[in-house]
Amino acid sequence: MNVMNESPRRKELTRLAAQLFVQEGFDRTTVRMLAQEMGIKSGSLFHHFRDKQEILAAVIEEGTHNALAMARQALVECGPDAESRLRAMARAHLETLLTDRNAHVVALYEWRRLDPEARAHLSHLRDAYEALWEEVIDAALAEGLIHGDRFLVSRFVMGALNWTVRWYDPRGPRTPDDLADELVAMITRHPA
Amino acid sequence: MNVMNESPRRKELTRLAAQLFVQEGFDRTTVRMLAQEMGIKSGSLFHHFRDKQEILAAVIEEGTHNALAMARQALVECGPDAESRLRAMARAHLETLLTDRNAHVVALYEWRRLDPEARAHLSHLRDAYEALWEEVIDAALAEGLIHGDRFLVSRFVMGALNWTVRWYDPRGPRTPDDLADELVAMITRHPA
DNA sequence: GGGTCAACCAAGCAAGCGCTAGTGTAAACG
DNA sequence: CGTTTACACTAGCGCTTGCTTGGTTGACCC
Repeated sequence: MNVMNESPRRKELTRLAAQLFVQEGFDRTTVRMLAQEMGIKSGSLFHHFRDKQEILAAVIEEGTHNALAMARQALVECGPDAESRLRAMARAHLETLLTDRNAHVVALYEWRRLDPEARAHLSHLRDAYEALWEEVIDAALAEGLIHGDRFLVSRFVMGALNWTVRWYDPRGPRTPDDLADELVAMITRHPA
Repeated sequence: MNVMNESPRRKELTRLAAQLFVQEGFDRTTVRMLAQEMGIKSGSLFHHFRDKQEILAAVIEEGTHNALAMARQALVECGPDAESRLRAMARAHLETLLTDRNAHVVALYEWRRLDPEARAHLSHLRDAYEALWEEVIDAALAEGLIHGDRFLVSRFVMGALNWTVRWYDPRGPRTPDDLADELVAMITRHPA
């Protein structure tokens, strides 16, 4: 059994698992369904993962890790002003929601199914991601671009963004960047 | 077996079920757990509900029904201007999230576990609720209180509000009305 | 060319699942 | 009074669940 997501085989299995978890939900996805989707028998699954819980943790870790990486990259590449940074974060967030959609849906819906140890480990990743947001929002507040309670504003923004997985259809006319721009426009000062 | 949620006994059982569904999730809540929480044996449960699915439907119906009623009431009592109506809707929404918290968490997380018939029935209730929101947001757009794409704005607002169940702690310093006011302030035109 | 090792399979166990069948009982009804 | 009704019980059926065990295969290694 492998320790991390290093093995390419395991990475592929994780991707397949994410898809099934989205379709059926974690509890309703049986190890036999997972194995069939992966083209192996159910027993062989436990060569790659210690138990079913570990598959869930692997899925969520993969998604959160990518989101963090993309957000950091976006912050490096964007302009220095608060509005550029805010927009960059929103765009990066929505873009991961597209490319790693399955993993993120699982993270949002099945977080509570994680056992305490896995949750503790993954909480750090998530906290690091949310810290980026708070930093950007603090800067926007300081610059007067937005105003209000920093705690509430960041929670509202995260809510609006995460909720998109429920209704956003990438085949529709709107691009992720459209959504990001609209959200930023909604919460920033609107010059009459 | 009863047909609707008329029986007070059934209403009480539904309330208990909601609590367990939140704690454990629908799939992990067994009929034996439900029965124990209700003080009866597992077999007796099926005198009140046809099957486990019907319990889920009852929980969600109860919560959505109350939310719709509270929103309508709030719109009747509030002022006629767009800002008052927007604030009233936000307050009503957050207040139900408090009083019927369990039912709403279940509705948000376990919606996909509903079988197609129940989902179709409950979709009507939810659509009616969301229609109230779109109406209020349309008015706010027309009045120039907020601006942007009506579809996106309403989705963003719903996201921000529904996300509160993940982080809001009613024992903290903030009241639901505080949250509502802050949200309205965030998205309305900000006079410099 | 024997040893190592990741990857897989066949078979099945123990536990738990939703739900049913049949019965008992006390209150309500005509 | 006899009948009905609501509510609960006991007992268990048939099935699925996550996971284990013991063994096989083929590629690579010194």
